[in-house]
Amino acid sequence: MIDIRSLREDPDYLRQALRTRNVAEDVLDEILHLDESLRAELTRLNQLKAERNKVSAEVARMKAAGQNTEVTELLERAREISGLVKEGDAKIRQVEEHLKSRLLHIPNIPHSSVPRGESESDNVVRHTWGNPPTFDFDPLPHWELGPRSEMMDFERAAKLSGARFSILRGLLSTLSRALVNFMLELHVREHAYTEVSLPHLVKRETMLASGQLPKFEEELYNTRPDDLFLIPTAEVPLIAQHSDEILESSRLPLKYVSYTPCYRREAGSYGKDVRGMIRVHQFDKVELVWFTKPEESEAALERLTSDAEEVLRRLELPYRIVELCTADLGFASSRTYDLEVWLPSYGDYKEISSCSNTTDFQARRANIRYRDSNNKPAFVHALNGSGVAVGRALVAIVENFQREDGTIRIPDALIPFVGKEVVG
RNA sequence: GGAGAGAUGGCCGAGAGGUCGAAGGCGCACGCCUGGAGAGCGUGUGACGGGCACAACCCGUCCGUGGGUUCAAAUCCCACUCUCUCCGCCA
Repeated sequence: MIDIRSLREDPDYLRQALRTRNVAEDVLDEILHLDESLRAELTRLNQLKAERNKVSAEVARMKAAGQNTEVTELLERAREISGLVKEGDAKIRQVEEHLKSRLLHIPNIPHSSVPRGESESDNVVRHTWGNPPTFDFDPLPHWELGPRSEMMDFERAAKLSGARFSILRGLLSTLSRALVNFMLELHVREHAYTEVSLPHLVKRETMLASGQLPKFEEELYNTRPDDLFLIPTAEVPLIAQHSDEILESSRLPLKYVSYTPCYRREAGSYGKDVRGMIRVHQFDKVELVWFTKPEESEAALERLTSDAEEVLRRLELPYRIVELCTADLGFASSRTYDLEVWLPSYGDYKEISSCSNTTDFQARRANIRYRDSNNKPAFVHALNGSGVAVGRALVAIVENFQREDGTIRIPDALIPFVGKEVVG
């Protein structure tokens, strides 16, 4: 959630900044208008309440003094004011709700350095690592190579659950588990993250905190009859675990890593990545989340991104870093680096991690604070990034390290976790 | 699913219609003491919103959430949510 005060104080800046994210300006105007009328009404009501409180105190004093006849008169006046207050309260509540619901639909403000853009084609490549492999045979896409050995099975997955699900069997399943362990070990032992095991089903308000709701409900799986949602990323519970808390300043930054499955409906992505396990309704991911002091979040984003990069380097996977332009930023993000891994089947780089600084946007929604140098509560900054998507990492290994006989070379860093040098 | 108990400030915990934003303790901040630290002593210390220069100050709101009764609610009534204990079931 954006800060209503920053909008009030510098509406032109916000108008301009949010224009690059395609926020309709009349929504901002409506918010400003609501805010203004709310404050006017609040001032009026506060005066009324002050009077009520005074009269009530007077009643108490008179009663104590035994002036019962005078009290009767006063009570009449008190009753009148009390009625007015009740009306005013109801009105305020209405306007407040209206305002809040508008505010919850406004995305975060882009950092000033974020490149302006109209679409994802305006994203900027910041850095490239490694070289795409060359093959002296025709490499296969994973959706052909995998099913040959039954280690990857889309037909039976469809039988169970429909389109966009996958089954891994045998050594590919082992490979997936090895990837999870490899990533967790790296982040816990070398990057000093705290590992967390989390609920995968969360309440509606939990989704509100990280920004998935109210705007993106059609992207989520919801369960009946309890109205619990399946998490689309571990970011959701990792962020919300600290909602309504004041974090110990001396313990910041908090760095969490968590492995979870992720569930996404992928509504509106018909026709996109229809083959294989690039875009499926359920996939595994290792997620990184930081809580920092505001002044440290920019450096933290660089650090977090390089922690995610380290995964790809150790796996010897060619990748590049892309900075998202204003049009492509996620709802909660002020600045995002995507890591894209080389996929021979696409002949292109494909997103495998997305690292974002959400500044105080999620912290404000979730009410997560710390005590600043004046010992005053202030919102922390929250960052998140994949470290990395397990399914896509598996695909990248299968495709990049495949050999003519259909076997797959396991990168050195992973051998201890897989227990084999070759799979297939 | 059945029975019961509870939800108060950063934390613990009093409080049972009016002067309670709320005793006391812990924690924290500052000061005294000390060669230094600790202990001890003293003082201070809630959040949020509005007015306003995000100062001082003033006003309002907040004791799980939402309603109600009342001139007045942490305190009374109703509903809901969550937590804990016991029983049943169960990986």
